[in-house]
Amino acid sequence: MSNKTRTRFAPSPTGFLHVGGLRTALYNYLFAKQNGGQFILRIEDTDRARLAEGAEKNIIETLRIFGLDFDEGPIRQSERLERYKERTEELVKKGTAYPDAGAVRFKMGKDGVTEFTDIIRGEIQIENKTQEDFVILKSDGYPTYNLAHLVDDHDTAITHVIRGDEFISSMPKYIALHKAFGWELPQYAHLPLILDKNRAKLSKREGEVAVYDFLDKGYLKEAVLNFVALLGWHPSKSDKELFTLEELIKEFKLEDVQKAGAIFDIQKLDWMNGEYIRKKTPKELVRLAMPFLEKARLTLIPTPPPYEGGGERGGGGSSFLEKIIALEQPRLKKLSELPEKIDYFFKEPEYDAGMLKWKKMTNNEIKKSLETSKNILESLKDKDFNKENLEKVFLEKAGNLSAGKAGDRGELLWPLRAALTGRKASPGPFEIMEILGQKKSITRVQIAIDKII
RNA sequence: GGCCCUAUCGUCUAGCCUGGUCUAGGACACCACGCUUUCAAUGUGGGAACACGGGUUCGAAUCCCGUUGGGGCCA
Repeated sequence: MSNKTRTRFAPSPTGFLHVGGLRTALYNYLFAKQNGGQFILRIEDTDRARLAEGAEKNIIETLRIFGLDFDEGPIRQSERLERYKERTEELVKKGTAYPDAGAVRFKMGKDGVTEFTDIIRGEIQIENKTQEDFVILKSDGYPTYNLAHLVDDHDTAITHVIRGDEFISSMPKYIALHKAFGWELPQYAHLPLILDKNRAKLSKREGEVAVYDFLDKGYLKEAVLNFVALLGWHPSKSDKELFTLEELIKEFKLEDVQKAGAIFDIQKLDWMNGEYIRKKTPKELVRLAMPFLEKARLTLIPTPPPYEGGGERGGGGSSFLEKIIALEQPRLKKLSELPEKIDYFFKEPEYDAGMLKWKKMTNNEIKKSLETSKNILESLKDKDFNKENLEKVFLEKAGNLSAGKAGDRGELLWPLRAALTGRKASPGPFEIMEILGQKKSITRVQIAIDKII
């Protein structure tokens, strides 16, 4: 096959890569890969006033994180100025461009209609009288987007131009330019924009749009990529929503891309992130969560694993963390939420005595409940201190207390759980106690008892 | 203002090309119930949309025209 598919992602290095850019890159990547072609990165750095330091590095790093590996590039336009100059001279010689106040303009024919086919939108017609002669080479010697992107696409043999739909109205310019050079037109696919909650173009002002920020806030890269893929695309023959990159390569269809703009709905990303968090093993999660725990300084607190005293499993600091994280795994939407959810494992909880109250219990009843718990805990042998056994013993006791009325287990379990965690919501007391260990569990129950006047 | 793109639940969307199977399907979110000491996870159920007006047709979410709304580009 001589006509290999070649696509490109061509951002301007004016800031961090944002979600719209990530999606454009992703679609280009998917289309190239599913056709056995190449994906090329080009840096459009001809607008020197808007260049941002570190932007190119961030773009490349972000693509790498998401696994969107490019086969060629980065090709920098700033390193190809000679080439644009040559092409401009060619047009001047041919008489389709002319100098104008230090710049060079392309002569737009004003008659007739430009027609082209867009892979996503079908036939589009634009009257040529809507166009004006336009600058292709600026007085500073740099080309405009109009010229540069097209020369590059030609030179790198791009077969499919997949980009945002803000370029549709300029298509007559690009087509006229191709004709002037005598070049063949690539295929075009114009993507709908991603909009914010107010239906406006997603802007950096709104915050939360730099891909980097999402990672920073505890979203998993798989979730972000999956979510972004679904903004404007959906498999036509199934309701599947969770995709790996490999699956996307197989199932993505450029023709199925939506024509209307999509609003970025963070609630769905939150859900999807939870789905991906639940797919991880506790070990992987510990690794992923470590930066967030370190930021909260939770790992620095020297809390020994409770089973360390037991001997052979001592020093299992990471498995201590794994156990804790496994508890929160089904409850977690973002990794950044983790530290505040598990801090009671690392320091004594702070709470008011009122927290210990289940429904309409009196202080006396709470105290009795906690003393019952404490007695049970003290009576247990070290080897029996695991969640299965704890659950068995406590539920038996609860059954006796409430004369068989299972619904009132709360009288025993709520004060216990509150004493252990100091909070309204948490995992169950048995799992927590297993991790905390017998000694610490008893201490916390005692502290709770002392809080009651 | 001119031109271009676009229009199905609050949001992402299936269906539209090849009109009837659509009393419009799924997902997120929301609500209720089940499980449950709490919060989650999970299961079941519920409310929720074809922008509007004209055509064409026996029949339109689906085709055509217009209006309106939204967005983009240029000025």
